[in-house]
Amino acid sequence: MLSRASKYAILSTLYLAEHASKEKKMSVKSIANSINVPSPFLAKLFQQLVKCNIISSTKGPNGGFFLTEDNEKKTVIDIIEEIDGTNKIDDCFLGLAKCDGNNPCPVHFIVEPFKKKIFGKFRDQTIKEFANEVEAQGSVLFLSGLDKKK
Amino acid sequence: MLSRASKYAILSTLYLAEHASKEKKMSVKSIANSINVPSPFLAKLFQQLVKCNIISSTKGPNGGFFLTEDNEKKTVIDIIEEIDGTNKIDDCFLGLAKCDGNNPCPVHFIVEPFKKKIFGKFRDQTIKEFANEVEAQGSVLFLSGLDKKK
DNA sequence: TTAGTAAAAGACCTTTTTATCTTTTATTAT
DNA sequence: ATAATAAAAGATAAAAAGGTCTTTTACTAA
Repeated sequence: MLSRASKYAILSTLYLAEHASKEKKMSVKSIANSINVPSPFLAKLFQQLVKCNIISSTKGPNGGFFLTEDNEKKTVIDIIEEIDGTNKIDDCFLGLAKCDGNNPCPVHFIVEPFKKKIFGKFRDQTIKEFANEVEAQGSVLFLSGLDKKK
Repeated sequence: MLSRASKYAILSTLYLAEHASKEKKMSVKSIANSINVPSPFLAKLFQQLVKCNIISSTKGPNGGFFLTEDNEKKTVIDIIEEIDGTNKIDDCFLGLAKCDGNNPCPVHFIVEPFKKKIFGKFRDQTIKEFANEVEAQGSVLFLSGLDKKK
């Protein structure tokens, strides 16, 4: 549904929103270590996110990544569409090219309400709002020992 | 969430349950054509499904694939676990290695009820029951838009 | 018993995804 | 200025997923 790349991107952008600021920029390495993501891979993802104005960066000493107020207004869907090139959440769960209420796959009516919910959250909530909620709820952003096999 | 391989396997097994029988076995090619799946790839998947007794086959003229009564009692979860090597539906939506009510990822409480529902259906309903429902509801099993339906 | 059929087996190929490494460029503190 | 720092850029590599092809084996009907 989501690529590993977009999962990394979502988690690390939320992490930035929570922990970084214009005054306290963060390096790829420190973020990669914090959420347990391969740092050269994350560096590549961040390059892409900077280019499309989802996150910001400056080079040199005290440089690093952070979010501007503009960045904070982006959404998780923006991240997914940038990294995966499309919104795969919307694809049919069983792979049908054309799956809808009139032409439903065998699980369409189970999957549809879920998609509406998660899609709504990812589209209607800004990164900042999402990050605030994450903090308030004590949600976890660390992959920890993510299964690197499989 | 599901690999393409397991999607193919699920759809074609349901298709077999609906259209094949001990008296009317079906070839890989006819099934592959019907549901729009690459036939050499489906052949490989079917080999695997035969080996683990989810579907059955005989060689030679009038040979092909079909389901025994034993096969009909298998579940979609059996297919997924055989083809994907694990049940990826149960993985955390954002990739956390350990994601549960105490250690929730940012979307855990949205994803969890959906997983319960779809997992329940895939585990508690036999292939035969599922196929009957598919038939009754007129659900679609064809990957492409081309309606090959009756 | 033989010709034709269809699956089994296994080798092989391609593309995509994930991940790493090296060099260059921009920034800043001294 | 210069040395240190950290991201940008780009080349490369490893692994997984998806897909194809050829040969062998089993079965059946004429």
